[in-house]
Amino acid sequence: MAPQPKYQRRKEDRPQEIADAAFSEFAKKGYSATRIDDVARRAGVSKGLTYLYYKTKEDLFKAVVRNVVVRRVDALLDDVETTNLSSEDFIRGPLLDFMKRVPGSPIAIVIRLLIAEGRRHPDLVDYYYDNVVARGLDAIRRFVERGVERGEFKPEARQLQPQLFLAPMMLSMIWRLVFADKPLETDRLMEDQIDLLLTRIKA
Amino acid sequence: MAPQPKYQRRKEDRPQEIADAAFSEFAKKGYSATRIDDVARRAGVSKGLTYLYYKTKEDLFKAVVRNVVVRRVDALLDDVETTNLSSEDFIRGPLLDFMKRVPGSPIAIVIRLLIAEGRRHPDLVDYYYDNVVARGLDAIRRFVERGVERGEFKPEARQLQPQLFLAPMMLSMIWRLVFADKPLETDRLMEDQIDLLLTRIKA
DNA sequence: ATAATTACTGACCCAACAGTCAGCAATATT
DNA sequence: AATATTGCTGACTGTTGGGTCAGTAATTAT
Repeated sequence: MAPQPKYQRRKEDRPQEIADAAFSEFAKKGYSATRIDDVARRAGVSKGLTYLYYKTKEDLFKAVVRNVVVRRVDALLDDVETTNLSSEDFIRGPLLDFMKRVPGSPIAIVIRLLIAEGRRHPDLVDYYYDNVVARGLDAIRRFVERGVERGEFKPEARQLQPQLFLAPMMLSMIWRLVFADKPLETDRLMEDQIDLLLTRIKA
Repeated sequence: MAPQPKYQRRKEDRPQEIADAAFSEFAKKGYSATRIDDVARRAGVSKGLTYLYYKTKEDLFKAVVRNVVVRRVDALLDDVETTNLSSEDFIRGPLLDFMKRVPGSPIAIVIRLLIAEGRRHPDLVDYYYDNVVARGLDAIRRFVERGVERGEFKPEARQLQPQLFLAPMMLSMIWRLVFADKPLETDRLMEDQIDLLLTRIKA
C-alpha cells in the first residue's frame, strides 16, 4: 500500500556522507583492511554509488584526509593568531589546551594513516605538510617572534626549533595510538615541556 | 654436463634468511602490501618453503618484529647500564648518540609497523611494550635515580617523566618516516632537549 | 499523465594473493 | 650402489575485494 521509496536521491549530501563513513572505517581498520563495501554500508548506500563519487579507493582515501584536515586546522590556527593575552598566559592557556586535545582528535587518526600509508601517497604527504605542519610551525615561530618584540621573551628564543614545543604532543599521540591502555600522564608531559621552555626563554 | 644442484638444503639458516627478507619487504611496502611471493623471492626461496617455517603471514610478521627487537635492544641497553662516566657526560655522550641513531635504525621501521598494524596484533604490542618501552623507561629512571644519589641531580629530578627525554627522538623518528625529504635538524632537537632537562635538574 | 532524465542499485567480473600439497631432488643411512 | 629420509619446489585452489555496468526507480520536465 504505502509507496515506501527504496531510497531518496540526495546528490548534494552523498559525497560528504560517504567520506564520513570512510573516515570511520579507515580509523577503525586502516586503509587496506577497509572494504569499500563496508564504507558503503555504513553510509547507507550501495557500493556502486561510492564509485560514482570517488573513482577509486585511493581517491576516496585522499578525499578523506583532505576533508578532515581542512575542516579542523583552520579554526584552530585562527584561534592562535587572534589573541590579546600575554605570551605566557596564552601559551599556558589556549595553546596548551589545544595541544592536549590533539592526541584524542581526528588529527591523530590522520597522522596514523599518513605514517602507515604515506609512502604510497607522496602528494598527500605534501598536502598535509603544506596545510598543517608548515602552517603550524609558522604560527609558533610568529608567536615567539611577537613575544621577543614585546620584550616578553629573550632574543635567543628565536633560535629554538618550533618542533621542541610539539615533541611531547607527538609522543602522546603515538603513545595513545599504539599503547591505548598503558598509562601515561600525557597532559603533564606537555605542561612540563612548556614549563621547561618558558623557563629558558622568558625575559 | 655440470651437475649444478638446483638448490641446497640449509635447514638451519632458512628461517633467519626468510625473516630478514620479510623485514626488508615490510619496511619497504608495509604489512598488507607485502606479498609472500616477494619475500620468498628476496630470500632466494620458493613460496612453499616460507610456509614450512612460518604457518601464516601473520606468524611471519610477528617473528620479524620480535627478531629485530631482541637483536637490537639488549646490546643498546647494556651500554647504558655499564658506564662510569659522570651523569652529565654520559647523557651528553653515549645516551645522546644512541638517541640520534634510533630514528634511522630498524627500530623506527618496527615502530611504523606497530603504529600501522598494532591494533590487529595486541600481543605484539604488549611484547614490544614489555621488551623495549618498559625497559627503556626503567633504564632512564634508574639513571636519574643514580644521578640523584650521587648528588649530581636535584631530588626533584625524580618527578620528571622519563618520556620527556624521549619526546624529541620520537618526533624525529616520525618526521623522518613521513617527511623524509623535508629538512629538520633532528640532532639539534635532541641536543636542545637534553640541554633543557639538564639545566633543570643539575644540582 | 507521460516522457525524459539521472541518482542509485546490486549482480557480476576478474586479478591478486594467502595458503596447500603431490612430487622431486639433495642429503643421510645402509 | 641402493634405499630411506626430508628439505624444498612450483603448480594449483579458493577466496577476497576492487572496480564495472546494465537496469531500475526516483525525480524533473513537458
